[in-house]
Amino acid sequence: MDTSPRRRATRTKLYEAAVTLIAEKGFSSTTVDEIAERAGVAKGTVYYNFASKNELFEELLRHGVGMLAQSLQQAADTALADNGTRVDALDSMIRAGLEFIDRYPAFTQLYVAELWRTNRAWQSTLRTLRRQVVTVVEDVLRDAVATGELNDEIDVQLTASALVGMVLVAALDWQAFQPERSVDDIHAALSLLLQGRVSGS
Amino acid sequence: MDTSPRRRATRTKLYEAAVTLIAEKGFSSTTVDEIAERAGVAKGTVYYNFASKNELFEELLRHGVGMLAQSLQQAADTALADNGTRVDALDSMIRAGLEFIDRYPAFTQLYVAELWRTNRAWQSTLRTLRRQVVTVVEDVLRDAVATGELNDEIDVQLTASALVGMVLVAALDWQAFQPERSVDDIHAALSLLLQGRVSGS
DNA sequence: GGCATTGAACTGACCGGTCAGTTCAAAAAG
DNA sequence: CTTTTTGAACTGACCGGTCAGTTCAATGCC
Repeated sequence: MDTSPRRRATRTKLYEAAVTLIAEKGFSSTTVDEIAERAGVAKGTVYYNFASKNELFEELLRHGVGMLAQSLQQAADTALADNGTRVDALDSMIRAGLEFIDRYPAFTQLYVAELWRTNRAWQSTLRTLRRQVVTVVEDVLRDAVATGELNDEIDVQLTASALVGMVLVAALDWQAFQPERSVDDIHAALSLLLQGRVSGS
Repeated sequence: MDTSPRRRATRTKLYEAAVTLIAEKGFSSTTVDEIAERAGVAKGTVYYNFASKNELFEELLRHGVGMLAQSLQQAADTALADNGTRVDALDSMIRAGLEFIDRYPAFTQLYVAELWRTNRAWQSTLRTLRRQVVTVVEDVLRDAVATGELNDEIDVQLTASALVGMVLVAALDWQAFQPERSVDDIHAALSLLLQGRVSGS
């Protein structure tokens, strides 16, 4: 069963082992033997729990993106329930995104590395998952336009992409090149950009 | 000689073949045989021209990033020489970035996919190349702060990352999901974001 | 012009090694 | 007794890199 606690634990161990290895070396140079070894599990166990290396990876993606989308959605909901504006909601989502990346940097690396590839087996899976994330942002943007909080000339889809990209790249650079800085610090810098308070003194 | 016209042509063919294949499938699942085949060249020729698969890839990266950095720098210089503001220069760089991605989408995909990996042979090469690009943006930002054109509270490094990320992700999404749109169109949407004219009606 | 020589450039069959995936008997866990 | 894990053995495909041999444009010579 999927819900057997024992099996669940094994799968989680395999996810964790796979995510870091694949983030480091890429999917195809990561071997199943390595994954099993790092998870502290026999190779046969991998194939008892997943049909193939590919399937292990796809479920890993689903698992990670599910967590991210949920975390973003919750951030937006909380901000709005708390009498915040839509821009406050966006700001909360930026923070939630940063916290996610801080907690699961390997997953983020791997996601970015695979998202725009063509001709991959899991390409359609990945596109579906992308929508799951971007839609959350788009919805808030659309709402903000509807309520007059944002300029109605903005291109919702593209702006959502750009915002996601802003957070993604800034956060990955942060992790890679200035890991000593705090989430607050990074969040403040990006907030400034979101609020358009970059221009002008 | 490196400058032998024949060799030059062969190398160019190999770059072109390699860049699309690696963008599609990633470095390690792209085989040297495939690269040679697509370039219309024998496998031995690859090894006559490059010491290894790795070196071919590194030189490919150097080649591509060089073009990008030059194009960005030129955009900034032209805008400034044309009596533009620093923000105009940033806007021009956004456009130059979009045009580059439009012309070399495969290279961009590959760059993004490899940039944040750890434990890779070419990691240090890639970091050096990243600086080459980001520095151009940072310089303009710093200038803009010095002249009072931008808020002096901004974090130059992080803002530069964020801007690059914004363009990168928006452009890749554009290519992948709405390829029919024009550069002008995308540029306009991102300009709006840069100028902070998103907020307010 | 015709002919020989040179060597950079290219060729492609081949080799040693690696890896995904399969199988299974036996043990452990619950 | 059932479910899950173990771990080792095996297979067949694939792949990076090598190298002895071939091609051919340029050069020099008569």
